[in-house]
Amino acid sequence: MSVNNLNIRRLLKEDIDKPSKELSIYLLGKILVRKLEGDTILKGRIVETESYLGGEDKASNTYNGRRTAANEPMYMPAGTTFVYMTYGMYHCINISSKEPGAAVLLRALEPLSGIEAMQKFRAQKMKSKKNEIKTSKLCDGPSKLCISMNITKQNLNKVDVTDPENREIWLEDDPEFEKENIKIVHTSRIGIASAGVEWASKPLRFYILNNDSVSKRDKVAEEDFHSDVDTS
DNA sequence: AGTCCGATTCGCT
DNA sequence: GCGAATCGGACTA
Repeated sequence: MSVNNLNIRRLLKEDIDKPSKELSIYLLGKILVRKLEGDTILKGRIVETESYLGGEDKASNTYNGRRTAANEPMYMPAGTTFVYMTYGMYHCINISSKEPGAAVLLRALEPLSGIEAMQKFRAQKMKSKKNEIKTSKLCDGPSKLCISMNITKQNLNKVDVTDPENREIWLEDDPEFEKENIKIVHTSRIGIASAGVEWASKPLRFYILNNDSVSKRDKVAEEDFHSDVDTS
C-alpha cells in the first residue's frame, strides 16, 4: 500500500451529520468512492454540490413537508443516499443531511480513479460512441456522474454511505487536498426555474472555482474573486 | 385510470 | 442554441 493511502479515511456519521447547506460546502474536495463487482474502484473528487431544503424550498422534493415512499430517504439520517430518476432516463444522487427533508445533490466530480470503467459506462449509453470523452467531461453533471459510477435507483437508493461496512459506496477525506487554497463559488441552482424566481435564485449551489469538471460556470458570481483586477 | 412533468443529456442545426 | 428522448410517480377525479 502506498504511503499516501495511510492518511485517507472514510467519512463517518459524525462528519456528515451537518445541515444541508453546511454539508454542501463541506463535501467539496471530498472523494466519492464506488466499488463495483469484480472489485474495480472508481473515485471522483466532489467539485459541485447543491443544497435542497425541506419545507419552504419550492425546488425540493420535500417542499411543504411532502413525504412519500419515493422521497423517504431525504427524511432519513444524514448520509443516506437518495437516488431518483429524472426525465425518464437519468438518475441523480443526493446525500441526506441533518435536517429531516433536506439533502445535498452531487452535481459534478473530478475523475481520479477508474477512468477506463467510467468511459465504458458513458459510451454504453451514448448513440455516437466514436470519440473518447475528455476525462474532465466524464462526471460534469449530476446524471453523468451517476452513469460513470454506475449509480441507479435500483442499486444504490437508500443506503448509508457512512456505514463502515458499506462495500459499494462511501466517502473519503483527502488529506492531500488543501481546502484553504481553493475558492468556492456560491450561486443559484440549475434546472429549477419552475420553482419560481425566489427559490430558483437563492445561492444554494456551490462549486470549486476553476475546476474543469464543474457542470456550469457562473461568470457573474466568479467576478467576486477578481474584482480588484477589473480594469473597467 | 388518465394526465402531466421534470434537480438532464445528447445530437443536430 | 434547440428540441427530442422517455417513464416513474404525484395528483386529479
